[in-house]
Amino acid sequence: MEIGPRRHALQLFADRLETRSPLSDVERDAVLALPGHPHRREAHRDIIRADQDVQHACLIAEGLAGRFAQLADGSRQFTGLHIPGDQVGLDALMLPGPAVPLHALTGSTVIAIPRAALERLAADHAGLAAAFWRDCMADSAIVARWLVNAGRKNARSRIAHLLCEMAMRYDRIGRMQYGTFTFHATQEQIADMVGLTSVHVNRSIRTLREDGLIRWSRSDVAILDWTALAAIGEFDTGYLHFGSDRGRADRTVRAQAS
Amino acid sequence: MEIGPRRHALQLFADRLETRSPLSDVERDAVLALPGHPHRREAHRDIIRADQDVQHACLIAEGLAGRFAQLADGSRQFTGLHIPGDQVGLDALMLPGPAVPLHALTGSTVIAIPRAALERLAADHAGLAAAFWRDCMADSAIVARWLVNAGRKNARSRIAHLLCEMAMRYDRIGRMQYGTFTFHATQEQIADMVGLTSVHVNRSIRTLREDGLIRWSRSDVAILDWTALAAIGEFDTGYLHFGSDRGRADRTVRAQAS
DNA sequence: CGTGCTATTGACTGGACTCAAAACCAGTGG
DNA sequence: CCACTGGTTTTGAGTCCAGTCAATAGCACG
Repeated sequence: MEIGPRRHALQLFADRLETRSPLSDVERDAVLALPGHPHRREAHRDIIRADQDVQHACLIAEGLAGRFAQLADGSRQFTGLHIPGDQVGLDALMLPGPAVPLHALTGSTVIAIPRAALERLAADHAGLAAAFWRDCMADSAIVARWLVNAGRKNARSRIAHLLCEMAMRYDRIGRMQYGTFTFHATQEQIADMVGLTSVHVNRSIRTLREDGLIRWSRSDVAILDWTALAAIGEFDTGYLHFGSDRGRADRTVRAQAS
Repeated sequence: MEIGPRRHALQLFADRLETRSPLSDVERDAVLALPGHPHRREAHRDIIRADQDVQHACLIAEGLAGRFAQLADGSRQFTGLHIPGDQVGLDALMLPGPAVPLHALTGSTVIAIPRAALERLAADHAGLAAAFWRDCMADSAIVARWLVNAGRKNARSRIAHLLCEMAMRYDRIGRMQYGTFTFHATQEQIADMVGLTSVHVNRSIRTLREDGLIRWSRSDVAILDWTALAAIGEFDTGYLHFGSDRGRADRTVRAQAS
């Protein structure tokens, strides 16, 4: 049976919450009943601009979006990536203020969910308030890790870490198969994630490829040697706060090895 | 009348919460009644180690502490600084797991507050749950800004931004006078905040001093030209989510100018 | 007046950036 | 079917900001 993008995205969101916060049936149903209209954004378009006054969160239904900051010289730094099931803007429930701009790295569908509806959910269900809070903290833990990468690691390591992280996150939503996941990001965009230039990103990826750690054709990233890649990136799954990450990672590795 | 360090720190914490979240009298009293024992840590000692199993948050009563990550090669990156009144570890209420290590940059007094007591407060008072959540998000906004700094700014700009941020934060707790605040951090530690080496931090600070933007003797930092320093650091107070930052910043500038 | 830490400075190196050209690739339309 | 187009990737050559190594100076403390 066909279900709409809103329903589908809300299920992904509920799943995401439940990986870290157990929800009662009532709470889960309340999440699934959230209102919201789907919007389509083409690649390389902003979903939320800095000057905008947004009164809604953006639930990613499809595609890849990134929060970012823009500097005076035009350079850009992504401060977070969001894949299907991610709710962007829960933080604004607690910190209304200037919106954090959001960019569609590839063609994306987002569901605009009124902030008021989320606030009501948090007010009515203590379990959901906790789940939202926890979700925010999980995102926050990722930002902290990105800071460590940008501040103290070299190019190869930063990219290795990014790939490990995204592999785990795509795996969690069932989008990793046989050690491969689809990552629709240009090298220019990747540069803005890890704090490098696209040229240097290109060279660094090449070395990873030449060392037999990854394969990367078109938008498909295959992780050929998870252990080595994780070692180079000093990737430790703990900060993602998935349940039994180790199990998943192992499965991933075995899948591609077989 | 003399009051203990616990009481004093709890008042600072309550003040901090109230700058962003209005609290009822009951809620404020509940915060002030939190249990906890003071601990003293000398400079350059870890308050929380990575392998440690902590069941408490650390309320900074006095001094300067920093959360950090350590890499395989021994290099370190601070992911947050904490000054008196900051409650370190509220995030762990929602994300129990491996502790984030905490370092005493200078001699510090922290109050160890049992996590269970904080959990009870959040469970019993929806207003406090929101205040804690909001407090977490405020910290998180700072981390995101640090990421932008480390990822996309040059040395001078990173340091200028850090100084602006800390000036605002010290001002909020009443520790900025006549454009001067005390910042007990070595250049080595500053390097680990902004993702540089201590040598380069030294050189960059020198240029700021030579340009007449700051004075820095011992641990006392004087901001001589706030506008210029903020411009170099591309510092925009919004992310700190203080009430009327602009007013404070202006006061600061006027104070030092007179 | 040592001792140890921190700040400062110099000389040199190197990883990442810049500029620029070429190759690749997916559409698109003639 | 193929030339054309615009975006992206790849590669090369040269530069520069920040890192490294190392020595000196300054300062607090005993």
